[in-house]
Amino acid sequence: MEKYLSQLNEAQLEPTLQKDGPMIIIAGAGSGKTRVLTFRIAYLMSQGVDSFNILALTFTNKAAKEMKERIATIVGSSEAKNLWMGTFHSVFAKILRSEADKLGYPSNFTIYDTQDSDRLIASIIKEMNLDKDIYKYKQIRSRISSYKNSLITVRAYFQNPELIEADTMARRPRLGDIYKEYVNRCFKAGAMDFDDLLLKTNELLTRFPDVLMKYQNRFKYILVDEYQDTNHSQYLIVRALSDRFQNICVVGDDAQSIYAFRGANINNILNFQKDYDDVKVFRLEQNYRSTKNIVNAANSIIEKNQTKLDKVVWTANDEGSKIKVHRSLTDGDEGRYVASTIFEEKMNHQLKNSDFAILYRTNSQSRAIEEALRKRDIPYRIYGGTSFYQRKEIKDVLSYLRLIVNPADEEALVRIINFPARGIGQTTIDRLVVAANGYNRSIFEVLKNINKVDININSGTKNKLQDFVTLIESYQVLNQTANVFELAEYVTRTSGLINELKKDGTPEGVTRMENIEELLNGMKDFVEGQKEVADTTGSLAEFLEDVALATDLDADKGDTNHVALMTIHLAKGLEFPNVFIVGLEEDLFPSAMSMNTRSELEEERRLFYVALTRAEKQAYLTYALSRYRWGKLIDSEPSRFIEEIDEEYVEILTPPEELRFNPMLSADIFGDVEPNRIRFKPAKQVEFNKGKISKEEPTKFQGSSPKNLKPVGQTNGNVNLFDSKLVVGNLVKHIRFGTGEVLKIEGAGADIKAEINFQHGGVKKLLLRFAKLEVVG
DNA sequence: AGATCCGACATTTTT
DNA sequence: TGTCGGATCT
Repeated sequence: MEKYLSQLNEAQLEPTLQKDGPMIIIAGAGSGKTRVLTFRIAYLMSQGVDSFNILALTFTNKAAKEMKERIATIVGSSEAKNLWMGTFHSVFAKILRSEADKLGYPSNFTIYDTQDSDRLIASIIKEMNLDKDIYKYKQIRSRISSYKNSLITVRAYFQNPELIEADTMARRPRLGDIYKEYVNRCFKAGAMDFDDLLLKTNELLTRFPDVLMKYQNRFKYILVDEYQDTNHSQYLIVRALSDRFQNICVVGDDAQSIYAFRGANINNILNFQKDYDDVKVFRLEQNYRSTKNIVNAANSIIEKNQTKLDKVVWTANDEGSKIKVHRSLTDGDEGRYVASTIFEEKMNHQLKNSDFAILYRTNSQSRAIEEALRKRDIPYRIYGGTSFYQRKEIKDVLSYLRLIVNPADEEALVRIINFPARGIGQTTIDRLVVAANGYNRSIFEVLKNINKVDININSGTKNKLQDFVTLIESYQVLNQTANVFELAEYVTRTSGLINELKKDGTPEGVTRMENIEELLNGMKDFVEGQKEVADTTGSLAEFLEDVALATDLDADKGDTNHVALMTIHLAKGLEFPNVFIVGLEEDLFPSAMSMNTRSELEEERRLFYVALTRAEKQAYLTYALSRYRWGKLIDSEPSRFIEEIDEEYVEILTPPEELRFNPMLSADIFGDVEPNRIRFKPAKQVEFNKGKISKEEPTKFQGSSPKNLKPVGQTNGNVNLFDSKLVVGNLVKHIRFGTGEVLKIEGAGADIKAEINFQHGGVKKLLLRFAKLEVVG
């Protein structure tokens, strides 16, 4: 153990050796937090803590797996075997399986993915005869999701007039009814969605004190990684489980909180010290990953955010070279620039493909990049996007398997009851759904009793339905003896799935066929892998669970020497020597949907911070003047984030000759200013109280006509005089009015005003430029 | 019931 | 640009 501990610096050693009690490690990007977590767990075990009593929650299964392997090399694999490590979702899915009966669920419950939820919600909206233009299923799903993540159950919803009012005002008075029906249908189908895995865990721990005590006693030491991205539901689970022993260690970086859209609550990390007594606070501020240039540039960006913990990330690494900013005409040119740069860098410096990553804001941006890489014969891999398991042909196979394990699984059944075609049409399916709801049974049970139930289906169709039941039941019998791979192979062959694809001779059909082969190979690996792993049963149910909770990042088998393409969200926690951040344009990054409030914009900025801090040696920022979106060429302007970086860390690349003389770039775009300087169109001037964020120092812009543009000069970066750090809710002290609470902040630039409710003097509007305010809380 | 065509919509990020 | 669901025809 000593040998390992000597690898840590002072700041890392302290939290590693802190054995008991609540603690928070605020860890800047690249500061070695994974190493601290790993060594701390190993240290706990060396101090006699049984690995059986340690729970470590990570953000991805891949992170868990890697950490477990590293711990195994320190303490030995048999010692590490009993560690509970994984994502919230996967750990609590396992616990829920063993306790499912208490909640009225079967232990082999299905996990609905987003697509399943969407289909079910869309179907409910249709059944209820609601206008699908008002009740958009995706919006409804995200609304339900946020209710669940805030522990607002159906019952709580109907007891809360404010929520009902809000949905009614949003022209969706039936939202509660949809929510209720959705929950009922999931329950009836023996299915939990992603949010249920957390919600039901909370229900389990609240309703059954003995169960809570069991897991409290089991998990004497709890560690949570990426704590800044936990939502309320996860927060409550952690609190409940750690309540008895209070040996809770959370690690995170508020500057890297980028999942508010799925309910993550940055306050969990900001308020951790209030939640437990005697919290030990540790800070990891030395960055080992990146050059000084990158670290400083990243700092200069995150400085623009108001909501943050005090932390100064620094590095002893080399200065490094400046961040390169490149402008292209179109997204196609951007792709070609990235591809040719990678090509040249590889040549000139003997680099590997895997030394490069290309990060983007939205998945749709990968297309242009891909094309350019292919033309240059540069191997690449796209992570995320439409994941493998979401492809139609894969979901079809999985639906058969799901139905074998859990015949109540309605979404799986509806998906495959007529695929391949068996003469069971939509009308029949609709009637089955109605009947199932009427009898309060699953569709499969209705099918099994099709001759006893009252249903308007002709006898020919009834025979077809019975054949389907027989088919599935025969698979269920096989599932008793065959392993996952054998079963799936048999199912694809005998259900007609393979034949269906063989008929289709198109290239897409061939690809689909290959995908199914890949799935079968994956199953073979799973079956063989079982022999080595102790805590698994190798059951079909377990395979399906792995698949439902797998991220694309998790499966990185085979050749690893490729350029990595992924969204910035997916890149969190990873690092690469050379990083391209592409599509740095207003309305794309920051996203047009994220400019309504300060907090949304700040999240985008943190996202940019995450992107930049992935780079070890060299970062490239690229943007295009126009880009294909929705099949149309749309003009775009450079992202505000580019100019938010202190100028000293940035190198503006001279545009290539062809750009300078391209007629498309006539004077009205670039004017007569030196061509090698970057220029910015002014962002639309917007005001706080309109819910928008203003640009700093509006005076540097000379109106909106491109002719009036001035090159960005010395104005860059530094904290702006009037950019007050005040936020709504702050307590402030005024020399005459005393203490007061900030109610509202409005105005822009030099005219920022705050509306403050003073204890003595009532509500006042003050120009921050003049008012001498002291923030006291 | 099944095949085919057409129009709407999408692109914010994911366990 | 590509996918999906609905309408229409066979």
